Amino acid sequence: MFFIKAKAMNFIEEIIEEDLKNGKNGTKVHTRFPPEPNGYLHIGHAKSICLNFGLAQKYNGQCNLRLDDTNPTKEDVEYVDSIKEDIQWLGFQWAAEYYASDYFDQLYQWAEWLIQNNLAYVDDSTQEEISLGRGVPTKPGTESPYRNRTVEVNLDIFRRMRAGEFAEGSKVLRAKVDMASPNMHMRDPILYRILHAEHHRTGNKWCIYPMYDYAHGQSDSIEGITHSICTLEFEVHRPLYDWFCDTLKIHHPQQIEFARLNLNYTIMSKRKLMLLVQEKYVMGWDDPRMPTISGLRRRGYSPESIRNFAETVGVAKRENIIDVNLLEFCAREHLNKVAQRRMAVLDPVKLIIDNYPDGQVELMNAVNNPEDPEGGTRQVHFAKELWIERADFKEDADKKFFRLTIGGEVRLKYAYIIKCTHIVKDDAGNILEIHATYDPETKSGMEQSNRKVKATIHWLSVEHAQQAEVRLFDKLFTVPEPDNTEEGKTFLDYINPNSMVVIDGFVEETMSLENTHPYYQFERTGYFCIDKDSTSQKLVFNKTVGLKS
RNA sequence: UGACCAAUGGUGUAACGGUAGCACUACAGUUUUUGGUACUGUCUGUCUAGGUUCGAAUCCUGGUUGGUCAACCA
Repeated sequence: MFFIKAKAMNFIEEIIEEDLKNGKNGTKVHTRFPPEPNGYLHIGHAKSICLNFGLAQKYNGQCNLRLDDTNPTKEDVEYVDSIKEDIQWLGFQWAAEYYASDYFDQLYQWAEWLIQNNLAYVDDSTQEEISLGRGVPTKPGTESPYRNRTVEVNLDIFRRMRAGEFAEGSKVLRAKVDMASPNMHMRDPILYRILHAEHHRTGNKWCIYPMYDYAHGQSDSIEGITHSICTLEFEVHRPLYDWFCDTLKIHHPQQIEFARLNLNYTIMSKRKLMLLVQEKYVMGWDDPRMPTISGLRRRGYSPESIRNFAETVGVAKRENIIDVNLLEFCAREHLNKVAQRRMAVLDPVKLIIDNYPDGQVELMNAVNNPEDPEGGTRQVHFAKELWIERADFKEDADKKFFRLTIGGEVRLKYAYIIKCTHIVKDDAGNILEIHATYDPETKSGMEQSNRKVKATIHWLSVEHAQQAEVRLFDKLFTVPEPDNTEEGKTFLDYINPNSMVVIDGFVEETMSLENTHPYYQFERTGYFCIDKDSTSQKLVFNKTVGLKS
């Protein structure tokens, strides 16, 4: 008999369990993930996705995907497609796929109802006048001169707005709430604005489009959402969310706010990420340096590791900046279990085993994954001339260095124990060749091979190794908080010029486009994956994350 | 000079009036044919001042600090 300590609940789970206990929504838990299709999803969205879909799973409920497409000037189907792909890649499936635009008719009916009940009016004020009239947070606003138009006039003008009689920006529909409210969002919020823009789903049916506050809560309501989870900045919108549900007397989901994810050494603003793409600071939304889900995917992160990350960071209401180390830890933790081991030499120097017979070639057995007993083995060619990492040899080694040095021994993994005899340099002092002798009795598997050797290094046969492009990534920004800029600078001033280093290295010859695995570990180096830029002529690898050192 | 929200090691997150725990980071050590993994250990924390209470990270009040709000964005 043993006890498992229950994992602590986050505050949203506590709310849900309390609601379940009180039968607030029966036994139902229904969430939604409501992105605006105006950019690609990032790791912050991943947290929200895991939260919303995870909650639905945990409580046997459902989670909808709802694309919040109320602003046709910013939204595009490209983004819709990428959002759906990213969510599914993360491992989640929505119960239903909806669009805020599905509700435009219903929203319009409610708007007319509000007008008829003297709770909404058409305002002809200019944008500036409206802004001025709203006042400032510390001072109440003033009522619009158009606030007391009759129901009949309002209805007539609103219908003509819909019919397309008026120019963009000339009129808006506002709710009649409270111009003196300490909450700016309650000072007669705008419900509809005129936008003569084609919508990616409704085409030219509409020229008036609802604002977020008017559309979001009602969309939740229509879908029967029980818990509407959003980020902290919407906290001040909640009274308005509640006002619409109460005023319209419709199902009233509970809005709950949590702190969005922030990661150090990167940015999370969609607008800024878009800028990086448009100004070509990166190769695209899916550049492996981007914090986007597609970027992380291309970088070689597994969905498991991202889900685990989202679970590990927790859910709370306090502002936070997560150390990117935690993300990398989650990547290693999962990749260690699943990645196929391969030998790759990224900074090669030639090792010649002088007493190894010319022309002899042996096939050495190498295990594919020591963490996976079922992982099997493969064979790697061994010969007299090998590539090893330049960093694995040191001419004047201190006590801390226990790899190859003149007169020293080292094990070639899966092969022999060798002893370095001498090196050959060019005139500039660069090492050209490292010479060694091997002990034939120490081949892996032989009794002598069990001898204690200080270090084991990886290698590749010069004759058999295949050249490959390897892209080494580092942080995109040089400072922990690129958004927290000093006077006169922008986040662009902190871009790391060395965030991508492209090198040519050698990998095992059996690796090919036809024979791939999603995750590799280059022994002793790090985790890598094959990039989409690979051709049958040349493989391209992305470094996901290095091994801990 | 408003309203709302928050405050626990370096970073996150628990403790629901009764032993401040967990993860990451950092640093040590054991094991190891990856300087990986695994395992063990160490360092470091309740913003502040009062109050309530036998007892406060937790409840109350003031302060401080941080965040959000003044798009016809979401």
